[in-house]
Amino acid sequence: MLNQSTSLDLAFQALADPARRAMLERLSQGPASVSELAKPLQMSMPAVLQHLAVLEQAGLASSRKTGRVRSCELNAARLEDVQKWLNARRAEWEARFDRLAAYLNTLDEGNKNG
Amino acid sequence: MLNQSTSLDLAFQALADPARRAMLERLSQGPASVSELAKPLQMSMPAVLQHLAVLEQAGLASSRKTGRVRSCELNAARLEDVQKWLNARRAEWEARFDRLAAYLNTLDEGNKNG
DNA sequence: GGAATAGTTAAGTATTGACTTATCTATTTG
DNA sequence: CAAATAGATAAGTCAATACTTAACTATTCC
Repeated sequence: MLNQSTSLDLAFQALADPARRAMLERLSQGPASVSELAKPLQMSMPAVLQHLAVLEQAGLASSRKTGRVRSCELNAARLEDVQKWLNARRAEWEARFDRLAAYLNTLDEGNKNG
Repeated sequence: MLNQSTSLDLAFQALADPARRAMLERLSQGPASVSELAKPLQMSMPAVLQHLAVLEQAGLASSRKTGRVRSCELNAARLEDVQKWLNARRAEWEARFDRLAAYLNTLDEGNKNG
């Protein structure tokens, strides 16, 4: 599947990096400048800007420049998209468990009544 | 953060590939052999095995071989770990919104009573 | 036992990813 | 206006990904 990126691909890919997750953790508490995002990270500014670009392309963050400062913020909607996929998997998984339990129950009932 | 992989890194990284997500979608409905996982994917068996290895290393799936067939299954616990991180971000995000709303409310109250 | 089945290993390639340093451009601020 | 601040762009490096083909190993079935 090389080179065909859906929106979920980009989101999960963006979330896979600890530096980017740290940036999102900061942003989930409110807007921040690029420098603020960079401060706790041990890497150069260009690296941080590249991570920010990845987050923006994934739709997980957005930013706009005012004067010389770029203010960044979290895009919670995309976070929700990711959660939806995970929830769907969990739901299927649990549905199967429920069916299994129900089946085992009929076996037990049959045992009682046979 | 090159070369220091936490468990979340591996999980998100594994989830970033559409072929691997397809495998997990299949596995969320119950166990499957490697061939079954491979069938809907347009790639060679070695490629599928490599994807499976990524899922296992990320803790998202496990497998064991019986005879000549390897049976794979979903590991829902690791899926939950991922959900927890996302839930935490959403919670922080919403808490900030609530605080903001409460603050705006005090402004409004002050306006009425002043 | 021999052919088909199911998976495995090895090794190679092309593309992405995650940085770096160096340089450059706007905006404040003293 | 000069210096500090905040960010941006370019270009290069090195490692990791996502495949591929070819060859090989166990099972199972006839």
